[in-house]
Amino acid sequence: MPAQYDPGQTERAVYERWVDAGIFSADEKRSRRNGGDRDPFVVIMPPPNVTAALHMGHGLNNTVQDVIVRWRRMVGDETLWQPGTDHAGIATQNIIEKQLAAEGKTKFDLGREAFVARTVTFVEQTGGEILRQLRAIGASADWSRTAYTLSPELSVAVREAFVQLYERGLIYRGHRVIHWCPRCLTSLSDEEAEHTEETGNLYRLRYALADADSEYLLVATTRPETMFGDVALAVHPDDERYRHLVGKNALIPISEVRIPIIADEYVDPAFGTGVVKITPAHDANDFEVGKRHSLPMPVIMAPDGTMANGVDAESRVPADLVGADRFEARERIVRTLEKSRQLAGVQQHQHAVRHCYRCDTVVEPRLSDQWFVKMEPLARPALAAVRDGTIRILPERWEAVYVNWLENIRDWNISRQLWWGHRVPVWYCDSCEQVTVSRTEVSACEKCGGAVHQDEDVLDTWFSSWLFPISTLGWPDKSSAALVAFYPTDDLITAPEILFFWVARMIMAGYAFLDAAPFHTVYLTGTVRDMNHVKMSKSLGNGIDPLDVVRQYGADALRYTVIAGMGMGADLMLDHRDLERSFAPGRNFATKLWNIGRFLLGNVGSSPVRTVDELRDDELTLADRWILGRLNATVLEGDAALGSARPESGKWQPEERYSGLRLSEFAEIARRFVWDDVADWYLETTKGRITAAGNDSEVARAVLTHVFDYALRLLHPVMPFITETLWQRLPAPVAVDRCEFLAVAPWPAPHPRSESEERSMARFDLVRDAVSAVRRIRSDYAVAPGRTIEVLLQSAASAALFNEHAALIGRLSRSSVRVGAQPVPAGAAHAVLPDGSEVIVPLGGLVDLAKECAKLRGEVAQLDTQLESLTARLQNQGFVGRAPAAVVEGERKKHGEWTRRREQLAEK
RNA sequence: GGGCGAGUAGCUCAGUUGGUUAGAGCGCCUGCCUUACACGCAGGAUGUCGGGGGUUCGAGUCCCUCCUCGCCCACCA
Repeated sequence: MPAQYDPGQTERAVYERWVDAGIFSADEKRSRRNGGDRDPFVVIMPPPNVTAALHMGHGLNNTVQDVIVRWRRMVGDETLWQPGTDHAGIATQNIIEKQLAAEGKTKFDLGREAFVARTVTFVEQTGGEILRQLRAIGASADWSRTAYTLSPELSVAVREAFVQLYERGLIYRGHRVIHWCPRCLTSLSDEEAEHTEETGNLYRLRYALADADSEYLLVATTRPETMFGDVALAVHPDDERYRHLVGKNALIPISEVRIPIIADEYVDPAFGTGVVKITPAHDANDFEVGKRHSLPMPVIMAPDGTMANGVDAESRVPADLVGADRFEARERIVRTLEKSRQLAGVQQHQHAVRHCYRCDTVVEPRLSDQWFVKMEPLARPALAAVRDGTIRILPERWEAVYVNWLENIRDWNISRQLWWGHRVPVWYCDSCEQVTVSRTEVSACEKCGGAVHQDEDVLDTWFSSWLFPISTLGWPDKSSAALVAFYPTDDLITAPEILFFWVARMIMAGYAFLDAAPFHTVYLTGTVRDMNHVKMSKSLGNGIDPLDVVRQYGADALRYTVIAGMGMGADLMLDHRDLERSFAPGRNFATKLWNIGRFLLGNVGSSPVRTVDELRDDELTLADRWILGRLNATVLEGDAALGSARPESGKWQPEERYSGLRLSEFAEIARRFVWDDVADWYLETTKGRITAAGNDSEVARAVLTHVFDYALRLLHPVMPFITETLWQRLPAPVAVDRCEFLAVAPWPAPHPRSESEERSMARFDLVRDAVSAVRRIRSDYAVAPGRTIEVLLQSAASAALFNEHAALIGRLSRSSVRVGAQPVPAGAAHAVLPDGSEVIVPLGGLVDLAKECAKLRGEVAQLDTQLESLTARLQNQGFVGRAPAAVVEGERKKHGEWTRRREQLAEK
């Protein structure tokens, strides 16, 4: 066995053996829901963008998923981790557009068909690379089921969903102001238009009153360029300052267009001047006001954000401004108004500006026709599911965010003016008014038989993603084996950024199309940040390439570091300038495991060992009993940290709802056992035993092998490669559950050995304390490593224990022990140093029985006093009978607690 | 503007329903290449648990208040 673990050499081969053995493949027939004998456990992988490259966010997210999936696979569930990619409409189209720009072309030079063809080719050639990269970090997804949101199968699901919702009246064509990206030339949903706080200018403009030479109204606006689209000025109906002007007219500066002054409750008299310009085609609120007052809605900008006389605008935009970019136009208008003294002032103004989430361009509100999904009916069951515990969201605080969003849900604009995506399945007749929404291609008008043309728009990428849990399993074929076997799924693990984009909508889709929640647990991970708490990103140059980490330290080091370092939902800080330091915890632990393995192979050898079940209690040493007890406790603690895999009764009960999936806690529990207990103590105690001949050597071999076997099982979900590699080399136990791969070996079950176990644990702890105490003497008095010290003890009880394990203590602390030599104070030992000098030192834990007893007596006495006063209060101070029930209950609980604690102390 | 979260050792974070002396990793100090491991071993130092007030026999934990960060949402032009 090599002295140094080389992950680069082993990981790839191990992974290929897993794949060849088919252990990542889920089998519908084995699912209990499909006549099998295993509980299904299903995780849907958030499909990365087909063009994405692996970054630490993926690394973190997919490691979490893999840990959970591997855990359930070992427990014996029929486990499916469903992978796939997303065609990522805008993101992918932007990439191709950039390529074209580099060639000096635009998409219009190619035309729609050629553009889509080119994108398809690009995706076929370079797309999905990220899924191959995920294999390098050990992801145990069922690659045979890899899905793609734009595949023929999933396209069927997308059309089915659209048509069903349309037929139910939940999809409609809407004419309203939406968010428009002038760079991507498409509309966006509310979620795709992100707010950012910006300092802009608030301009005060003078709007002259028509038919009154010297009078004017001051209007505050942040976007003066929209004034040519103004159709009214609005004031609050109760505003005394302006009441007399309602019904009169004002003139738009520069263009001198007459617009009415109207009254509307929407206006806040306290803000700005209390007068608002109404631009219905370029502001969502103004649109509402415009509708209420039946005002015209002129569009005064072209799709690309340049000034233009669009629909209903006639010639409102002055000729010299037509064609100017909106921001350039703003500056020119402000300069003009300054000259004509129609600009009354400019002040700095903090406000939120919406930006395109893909290209960061400032979004322009724009009146247009789009397809919308009516969300309120879909949101209702999704809201109820989280409220009643059918679905839990971890960490808990995100549930409030989720609920808040769904309670204020607004309709979802699903049409995009792009070329890359699912074409809207709607056909318009060229000769009559017929509109046909269809699951299949339409070639002629169903009403008049005339020629038809399909809607030019494509659907929002998320309109295919939200179907992922059902479409990847075969929906709309409700009898598909996969759907029957694996739907609903179990855990959904993703980043909080897409809680609304994706998670909430999947829940809605689950109820809308299959009347069942798609999963019962949503686990939201934190964000990966650098040491300055800045989110890692390639563009900022503070990213870490997970593949670099895998190359240098191995996938296990990456995985362990990420899992151990991340509290539930907490951000993970890593230093991109010092990978060595960042991933040291994982790498060091992997090395530790490797070296334990080397010791085992060197000392235990490879000849078969007995199983621990057949070892009699009287064959075990104190150390054996202790480590088996620790193993048992570790298994129990580990299971507790992982929690229940699914709600037992279909809904999460309060006590289990927010517990479990504490992966960092689980990793720490396992690490502590392996490093602090097995390596630092137990393994040391076996050194003398194993090399000696005889039965005890066999016992030590068996226990050590068993303990390490179980430790590897526990750690396998977190560190799959090194644990599998080591496990393969373990000496064969004469066991029944030996199988070919650790990846499918049974999950450790607790089995306590005997009732005296607890006592063994306590006794070994005393031995450990003694060893530590001796070591401390050696360190404090600088006793050279080669020299032995002698410890003299007085107390008979402690001496007996000490003496019983003198050999062990001596071995672990390089000391010899003599008993009852001369008087020393209680709680201390007398040590004779190599130079003959004698010191009296406190010897914690071991010999301090007297002090311990005194302390316990003191505590018991104190508790008794407190109990008395409590009892007195309950009985005499009027709690009983008169106090609220809750108070009495609380006091009684306290009383019970103290009584229990008193009993525990007395027992000691 | 509304909602939520965080502030615990130099750094990153654990601390379950209030209960012995507040923990871990990394870093730091001292001594060790002890026959698995220097990516290691042994020993050690370090916290007014953000400030203040309150409830309690007892508060990192519960309540109030203030300060500082962060996140989500939002139609004040």
